[in-house]
Amino acid sequence: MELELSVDRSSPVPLYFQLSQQLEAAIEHGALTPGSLLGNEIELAARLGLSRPTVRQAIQSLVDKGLLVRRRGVGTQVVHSQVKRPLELSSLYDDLESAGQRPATKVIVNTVVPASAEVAAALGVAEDSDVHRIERLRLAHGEPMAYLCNFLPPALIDVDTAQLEATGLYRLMRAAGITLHSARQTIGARAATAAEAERLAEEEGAPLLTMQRVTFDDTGRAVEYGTHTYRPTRYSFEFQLLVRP
Amino acid sequence: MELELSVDRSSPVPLYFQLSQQLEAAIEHGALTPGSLLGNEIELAARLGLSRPTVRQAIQSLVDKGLLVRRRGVGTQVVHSQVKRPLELSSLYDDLESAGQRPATKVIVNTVVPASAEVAAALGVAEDSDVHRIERLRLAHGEPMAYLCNFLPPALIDVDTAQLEATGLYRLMRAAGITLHSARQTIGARAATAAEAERLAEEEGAPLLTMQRVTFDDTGRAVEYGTHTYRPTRYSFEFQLLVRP
DNA sequence: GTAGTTCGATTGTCCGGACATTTGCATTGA
DNA sequence: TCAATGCAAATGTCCGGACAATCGAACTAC
Repeated sequence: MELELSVDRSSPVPLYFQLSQQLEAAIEHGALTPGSLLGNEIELAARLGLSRPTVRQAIQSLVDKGLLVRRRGVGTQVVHSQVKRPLELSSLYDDLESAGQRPATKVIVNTVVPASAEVAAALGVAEDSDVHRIERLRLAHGEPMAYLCNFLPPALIDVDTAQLEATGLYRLMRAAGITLHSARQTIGARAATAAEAERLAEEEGAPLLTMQRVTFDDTGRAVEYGTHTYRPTRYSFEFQLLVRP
Repeated sequence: MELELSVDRSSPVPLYFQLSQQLEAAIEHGALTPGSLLGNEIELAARLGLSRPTVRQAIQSLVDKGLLVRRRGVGTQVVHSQVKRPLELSSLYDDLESAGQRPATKVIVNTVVPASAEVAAALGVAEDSDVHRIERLRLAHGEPMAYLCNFLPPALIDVDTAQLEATGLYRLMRAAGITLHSARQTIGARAATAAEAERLAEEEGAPLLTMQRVTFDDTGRAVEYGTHTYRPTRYSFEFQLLVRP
């Protein structure tokens, strides 16, 4: 096969990252076929003029992504399966947009309210302290798809209605310099109340998919609490899991 | 704080793993408080008689788990939040058991059938070729909780009804030498049919939580396809997500 | 022919060092 | 007082080497 790889030492991009990106592209592109061996690390390092630790670091990052599998005494193989991408902390807006669904958002509520006990507990703030409350209807192809209710701690970001309608909440937070770190999610189902059915153009009692999420930044601070309801005929959660070795 | 750490060089357990386990235990136990600095890597290495790469490998594994955060020029901090554990490729049986729910399984169907088009596509086998079909009712505290319908490729493992009732499917597969690698999951909701309602002691039309999953081993081979329905009043999916840096 | 053994190949672990980059703080200057 | 500069501290990247553990296949012995 003789895959052509090269690194640019004058680039500020780390060498291991350059290599891992080229390998990932080769896998995506099909130049590295599933099941094929990657060639041993020593030889690969010599060919590229890199040290073995650097090459290992590149390979390891792809193993973590689930694209490669290492076998001691055998070599490193490309995983062959319809593996796409592990679950990411993604926003519904981005998901829809990358799926070509042309999302639209209608902001229903954008105000400041005192925190209820539930919200206060989730965000780690005092009860009755001020929090932002945002309610949005998310549409795809003009059809209602989900009703999103979010709470944000005060003084975190400017929640501008126009911006909220043009993009997703996560993108706004990232743009405000917040580095998202982790989130705790709960996915369930229940029957729609009359009010919920009205908002989503469903019948009362129709099954709804629900998701609650608390998102934390890298200091451990809760930056968002959300309660979402989805129309199960229009939306489902789909993701990839990796086994921790 | 002066955390006491030590490694046993005569142990076959890798040094970096010994260290990461001790650090994780210290975090879990509270000896390392959230937000506290971990002390610089150089000094830590010197104190333990290890090299810096080894210490870094230990720390990195905890960063990957979401327990620590590194900041260049600052140090390594313990994440303070109710972070428990990222989503794992776990079995419902194990989940229930570790939650102290005393799971029980009733095998309804355990037979070999020709693969339908849907099953054949999911498992990557020829249509109408033989596959195992397993249907189980999963109970907790004597109450029905989920109805599990699984398909396995032929000649993969012995599917013994008695074993299926005593443990989970994943545990059986692991015991048969299969190394699980990844899975593709879809979670949705829909109204219960009359037959489904009967099996789960629900009303017809009641909302059900559904999950479909295809599991792959490390060679990329599909080893299981499952279609599960859960009672949303009894069960919901709860998990932790990490942002990929 | 079959089972057990040896051996080469490959990844896993670990070391010690070097320099670059980023951050936060103290110092300095206007 | 406030902003710019410089410095120390810490992690990020990279090197070259050494030995151990494991797998698969060829080989040998029965």
